[in-house]
This record gives sequence, structure tokens and C-alpha cells, in this order.
Amino acid sequence: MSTDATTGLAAERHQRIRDLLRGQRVARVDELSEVLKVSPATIRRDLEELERHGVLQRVHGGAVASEGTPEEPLFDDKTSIAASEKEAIAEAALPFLGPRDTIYLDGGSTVLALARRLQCFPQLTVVTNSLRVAHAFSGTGPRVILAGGELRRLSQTFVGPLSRHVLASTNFAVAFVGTVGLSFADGLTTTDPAEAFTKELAIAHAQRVVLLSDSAKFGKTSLARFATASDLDVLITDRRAPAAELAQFRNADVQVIAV
Amino acid sequence: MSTDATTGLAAERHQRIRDLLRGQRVARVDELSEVLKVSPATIRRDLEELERHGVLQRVHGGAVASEGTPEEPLFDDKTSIAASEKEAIAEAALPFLGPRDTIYLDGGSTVLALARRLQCFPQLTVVTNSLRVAHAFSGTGPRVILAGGELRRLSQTFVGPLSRHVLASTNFAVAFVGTVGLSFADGLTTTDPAEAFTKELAIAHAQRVVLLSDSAKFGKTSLARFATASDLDVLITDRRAPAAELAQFRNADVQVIAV
DNA sequence: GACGAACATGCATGATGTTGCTCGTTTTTG
DNA sequence: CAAAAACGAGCAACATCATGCATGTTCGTC
Repeated sequence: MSTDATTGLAAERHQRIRDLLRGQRVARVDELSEVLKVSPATIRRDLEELERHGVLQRVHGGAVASEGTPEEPLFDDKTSIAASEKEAIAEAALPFLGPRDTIYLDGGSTVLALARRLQCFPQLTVVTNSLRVAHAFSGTGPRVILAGGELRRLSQTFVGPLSRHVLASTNFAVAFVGTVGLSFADGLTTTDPAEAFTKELAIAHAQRVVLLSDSAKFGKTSLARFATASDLDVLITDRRAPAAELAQFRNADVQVIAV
Repeated sequence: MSTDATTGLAAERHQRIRDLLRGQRVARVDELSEVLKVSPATIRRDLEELERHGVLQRVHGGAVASEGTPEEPLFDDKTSIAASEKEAIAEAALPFLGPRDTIYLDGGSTVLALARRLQCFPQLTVVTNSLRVAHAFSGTGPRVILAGGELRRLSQTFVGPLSRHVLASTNFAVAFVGTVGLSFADGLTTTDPAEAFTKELAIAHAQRVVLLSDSAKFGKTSLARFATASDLDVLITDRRAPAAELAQFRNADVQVIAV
């Protein structure tokens, strides 16, 4: 038992380095070495690996956060649940947009995972009502247009009647939306009527609608419906989605992708 | 922060030089040497490298910012100059709002300092076009309504014609605004016409207009005017503001507070 | 329960990068 | 035209880095 308290698991260190770098945009090797109670050599190896992942850039004496990393973390709620499925779903959504399109990005963690992949598309125009999407693009990335509205803290989105005006005067090639509940019979549902109102508007102004939803949403029905199965053009989910449901969507002319 | 006198990290120095050059468009070598606490030789090497990256152009005795770099100081509260003045100005603005008011908060670091003081007013309604303000209230605080629009990264605000709709359908008891340039003769000016457009709208829908501006803004005039002295009801600044200017504002029936 | 492979960590060493100083040259200023 | 300031190049001192090797731990396997 050489180390007290936390027997520094490498992944845990990496996470702490990311957190520290998010707060203060630069960090020195010996500073990290002291805080994390490991040798400078280990820190360098960590930085080397994190640089390969694009999280940071090494400089002599330490490292700086990569461009585009937000300065302060927004509280991470459910982004870690089913993270790998969400990432795979987001990856599968990429072929549905072109580099110069105008698209709509909804709130929700799966859509946020998609947004993170769009930082390298500067010619894209993103319309969104999500604070977290806007924040993800605050440093660099596509052109961002935010629909106004009242902040709903639970979902970190701007919703309600005030969002009507901006959404009414914009049109999108594709809308990428998430949902709380999803079934063929009851359609797509969410917990808040104001949120449903805004989603409905976005869908109405999109030429194509792509739903990103992990399999856990299937069979759930929430309070407010914002779309029916026939509104969808594409449904992207993971392999654990119930086959019977998927078949129904396919029959309704929805392109179904299960990653 | 354990930052003791900043033991180096070249990248950090480079960033600070860029920040300084954005505010004041020229910088002298020995001035930088004193501020950053390194030898003039090191400063010269830094300038040499930054010139290769096109950030600045060297001249005898120092360097000037390259063409195309915006003259607006970078939105960065950590390194921002006159942080204590900004805090004092924000504090002095508090008496101008009631706990149940609907108010407008502009972009800009001084207004952001005010926003941070409003987290304990849950019955307040805040209308804003600032991503940073929305982010400050993302966890808790007043009711937040965001005006839509296109993200302007430099100021981290949403501006332009799309902001018209929401602002046109809301009214505020007080609007707290910042500025880039300020003089009695030329009025209040900012660098971006789209930003000016949005500020102008907010001012038009406010019963009272309170300007928060540190003394460094006096005498500067930027591209786009968004208000004249007669639009102001209150001007809050710090003690180093030029007395002659302040007197003119007082004569125009503006309540002037110098903290 | 014991053994061995795989891995992570820490230390030592030669290599590389950075900094501040000196000195001769160039530029500005009066 | 001369004095003063600023500049660039080279050098020594120092910090940081990458690599190889030894140690300790965690598994899996028998």
C-alpha cells in the first residue's frame, strides 16, 4: 500500500487532468505531478496519450487545452449513461448531413455527442435551442444560430412561445432530434409541453427529420407528444432496440439504423 | 491558484502577449519584459515567433497587432484588465433593480460581473443575449429568457436580425448595457453593426437604461453607434473617468456614479 | 494457493530546449 | 554627427524531455 486514499487508476488521472485543464487552460508538468501525487515521468506519459486523443496540446513544460474545449464544465448529468451507444449513434448520424448544410440540433445528450463531431465543419450552419450545443461551439466550429426562449434548466434548452419567432423564419435541410419516450403507437413524447412545442416547430421546418435515440427510450411514453412515427424520416438507435417496434417503423417508411 | 509569480511556460506568455496586443494595439519590449517578468531577449524571441504566425508585426522597440485582429479586447475575465473596478461597478448597479423586476443584461465582462451577483434572486426575470450570462444561470438563479440570433464568438453574444423577434415582444424595467467606446460627442459605440442593432433594440424596450463602463472606455469611438448620451438614464464608472466628460453627461440629465 | 505474464510506475541518463547574459552592430533621436 | 537605445548572434547555465531498466502490483492460469 504505497499510495494512500486513491490508488491512482490511470483513467482517473486522465479525467482529473482534463478537468483541471478545463478550469485553468494551462498546466505545468510539475504542478500536475504534485497535485496528482505521481512522478513527472508518469504525467508526461499521460499528456502524451491525451495529446493523441486531441484533448490537449503539449508545450515545453506542460500542456494547454485544445481549442474548443469549454472553459468551465457544464454539469454532466446523464452524458455518461450508455455513453458508448450514444457515441455510436452520433457517429451513424454523420452521413445524413452535408458540409455546407443548415441543420437543426435539438437538446439531449445523444444530439450533443453529434454536435461534438461537428466542430471541424466551419461551413455548416447550426440552428439549435440547446445551451450545451451553443456552449460546445462557443470557441470554434460552425455558424451558430440560437432560437430564443425561456431556459428550461432540466434539459438546458430554450423553449416556449418565444422560440416561435426564430424557428418560424428559418428552414433546415435536416433536423436531428432526441426524445424522452418513443413508441410506434404513442409517437415521440417528452415531459414538458413547452419543450414539445419547440420540438414540433423545429420538425415542421425541416426537410428531413432524423431521430437519435438509444434503445432505453423504447416503450416509454411521457406527457407531451411532439411528433408521430410518420413525421420521421430516419431513426438511429442501437442493437438492443426491440425488433418488433423497429419493424413497425420500417413499415411506416422510416429508414431504421441500429448500430 | 498556486500560481507563484508564474514560472514560465512559453505558451502562456504568448497568449498573454496576444491578449495585451488586442487591447492596446502596440506594445514595447521592455514594457512586456516588465509585465511578464522575463528578460527582453526572451520577449524578442517570443515576438519573433508570433510574427512568424502572423499574429503581430515587429517594429523597432516593440510590436503592433497585425491587420485584421479586432480592436476589441478578448472576452476573458481572468486576464481582463481592471477586474476590481469592474466588480465595484457591478456592485454599484445593484440598487437599480428590484427583486421581482424583469431586466435586460447585455454582453460584456462588467455586466457579467453583475449577473454573478444575481444568482440569489430567484424571482427576477433576466432577458439576455449573452451566452456567458445564460451559462452563469444554467444551474440556478433567476428565470432566464434568451434572445435568439447568430453567435458572435468574440463577444459571446447572440446578435443580428433574428434577435429582433424576441426583443420586440418583451419589455424591461431596466437594461444594463456595456460598451466598447464612450464619449459624450459620439455616443456609445461598438465594433460590430449586428451587435449594435441588438443593443439598440434592447435599449428601446427598456424603461430605464443603465450603462456599466470602466473608465478606459472614455474617449474611444468605435465603428457602430447604438445609443446617444440622451438615451442613458444612469452611467456607472470608476473614479479615473475624466471629469470633463462626466460633467457633460450630468448636464444631459444622466445620473452619474463614479465608484 | 502458487506461479508467471502483463502492466504501470518510478528512477537514472544522455539529449534537447529554453533562458538570460555579453558583445558587436544597427537604428533612432536630438 | 554623436549619443543612446535597441537589436541579433553566440554562449553558458539550467530545466525539461525521451528512453531504458528495475520494481511492484494485478491479474489469469494451473
